Amino acid sequence: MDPTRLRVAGIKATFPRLKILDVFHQHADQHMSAADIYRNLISERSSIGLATVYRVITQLEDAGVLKRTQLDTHSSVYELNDKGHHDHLVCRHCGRIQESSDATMAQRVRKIARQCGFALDSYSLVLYGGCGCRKDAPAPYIGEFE
Amino acid sequence: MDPTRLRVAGIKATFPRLKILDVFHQHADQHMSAADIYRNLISERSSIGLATVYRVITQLEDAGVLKRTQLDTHSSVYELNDKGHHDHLVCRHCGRIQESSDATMAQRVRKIARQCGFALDSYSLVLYGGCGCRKDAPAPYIGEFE
DNA sequence: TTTATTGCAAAACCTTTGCATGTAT
DNA sequence: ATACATGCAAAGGTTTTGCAATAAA
Repeated sequence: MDPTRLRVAGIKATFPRLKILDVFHQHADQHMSAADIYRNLISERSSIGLATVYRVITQLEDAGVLKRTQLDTHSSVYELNDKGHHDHLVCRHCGRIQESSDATMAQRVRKIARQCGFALDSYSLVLYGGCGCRKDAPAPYIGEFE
Repeated sequence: MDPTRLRVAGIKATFPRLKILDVFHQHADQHMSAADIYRNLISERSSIGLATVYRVITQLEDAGVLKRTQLDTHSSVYELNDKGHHDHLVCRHCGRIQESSDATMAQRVRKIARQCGFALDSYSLVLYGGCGCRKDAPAPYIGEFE
């Protein structure tokens, strides 16, 4: 793994940091919690403490390398911050996470902020529902949203 | 407080439940965490355990009386579920929460769900930034979002 | 009376922190 | 050599749960 990104971030290129970045690149399509990352490291026989995982992902987030999102009430998930803003669709049945980029949406959000006299810094849009994983899926909620 | 809503929800009209509903009606403009509700009860000399607060708000959420939202990483906040869907604008400086209803936004969200083959159940849109509380506020982030 | 509900304390989680040890520069 | 990172264990904060006591129907 390239230590340059870490030097740019102003932090030392240590083994745990390189290994954790590695895990993110190996699972570039996934959203991982601290525990997920920790499990991955364990399964590669890299003995890195959970506390270090937390410290490193926080530093990488501060450095702009990772992006943190809270998709459920339990824990935050992290992903590489190299794709620009995108929204998340979370399946209530299988937990799968889809992503969506929508320029019109982003514009609309900026407009709302403007109308409310709000200096927009960032935003989070999460859709909850069913991704089609279940044949016997209950009919989508018919009401306010469909 | 009217016990009818509780009977409709299929749960007994007990003192803790009525008192907690009362707190929500007394602070209808606020978003409260379990700890906030608990503090309110304490200050009224209602001795209701924190565990009961958690149990009751979960039941009231299941019954559709309350709405749960996660606006920050620390804890969930609850509000009366009597206003239809709305988005939240959270000030990073003072913590104030503004609300916004935007029909176009809601439509756009439905469209995204449709395009992704997703059976939309609900969604959460949270804007983070500055509400104008600070004279010395740092300039809004100039980048992807402004 | 019968069943649901409460309170308390303990546990379960996720996340952060203090401190002695170890490592990158 | 020096400052920064790590590991471990302990603590912090939020939320859930087991169980005996209590209150609603």
